[in-house]
Amino acid sequence: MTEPPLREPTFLVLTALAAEPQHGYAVLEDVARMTDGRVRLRAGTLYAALDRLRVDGLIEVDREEVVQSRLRRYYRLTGVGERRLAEETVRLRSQATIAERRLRSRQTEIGGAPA
Amino acid sequence: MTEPPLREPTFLVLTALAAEPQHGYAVLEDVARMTDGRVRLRAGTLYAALDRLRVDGLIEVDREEVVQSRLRRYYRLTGVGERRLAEETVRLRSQATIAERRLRSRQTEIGGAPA
DNA sequence: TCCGCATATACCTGTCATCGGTATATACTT
DNA sequence: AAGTATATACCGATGACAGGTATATGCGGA
Repeated sequence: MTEPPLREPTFLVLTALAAEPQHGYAVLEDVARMTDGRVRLRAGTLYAALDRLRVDGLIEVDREEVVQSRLRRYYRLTGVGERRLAEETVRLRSQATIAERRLRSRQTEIGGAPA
Repeated sequence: MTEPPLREPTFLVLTALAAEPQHGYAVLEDVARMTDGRVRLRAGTLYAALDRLRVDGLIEVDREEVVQSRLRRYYRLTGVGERRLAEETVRLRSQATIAERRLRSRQTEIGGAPA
């Protein structure tokens, strides 16, 4: 059996960690920036996703810092996580391509009745 | 509040109906073909998705046929469904682009330690 | 002839990621 | 003193999907 597809929040968390290690809260802001504010991760969603991705071996703890008495736990992609994200990216792109082709072919229909 | 993203099976059902109306079982086969056999929709998933999409106004019943004593219910995209699929396509593509850019920037890292 | 498979729709139960909210604690701002 | 930003963590409810079953017909193989 193949892995189920990553859902949007999880995909975006992985993407946030792709360039460089980040701590949880920074991921939260990064995802919001990446999506032009469209996706605002819930705290519950974020930390649950981080735990799950860590247990699944897609990310791992990079280091921990204490800034202004507050803990920052940095995560980084593992090799497995990097490959997984690359695969997902291919999947997204290919599905977008298929859908676009079909939507275009639709416009060419003769006598196409408006739905 | 914005609509939640379409999940993979639902997106693929919409895509299957984008070019031309199809009945449920044909969608099943079409999705399998589209994804090179990777996604095999469960009957429960398919018909639940068709019901949901119809209730939400993204698809509608095109016509019904009886072939070899078996009912075939054809569905087609509505205008709303067409727009929605086009939006989702843009989203998929942009997320794929962001992720790819980050994955590439990673390879350029100096002294990049293998994860 | 009987079994299994393809076709076709429909329902039901369980799982699990996500949503929305809350808790806890510190620091900065008004 | 109150509110906001930072930062992690837990909890209950929701809802899409997986997996399976039910129902019915037609076809091909053993």
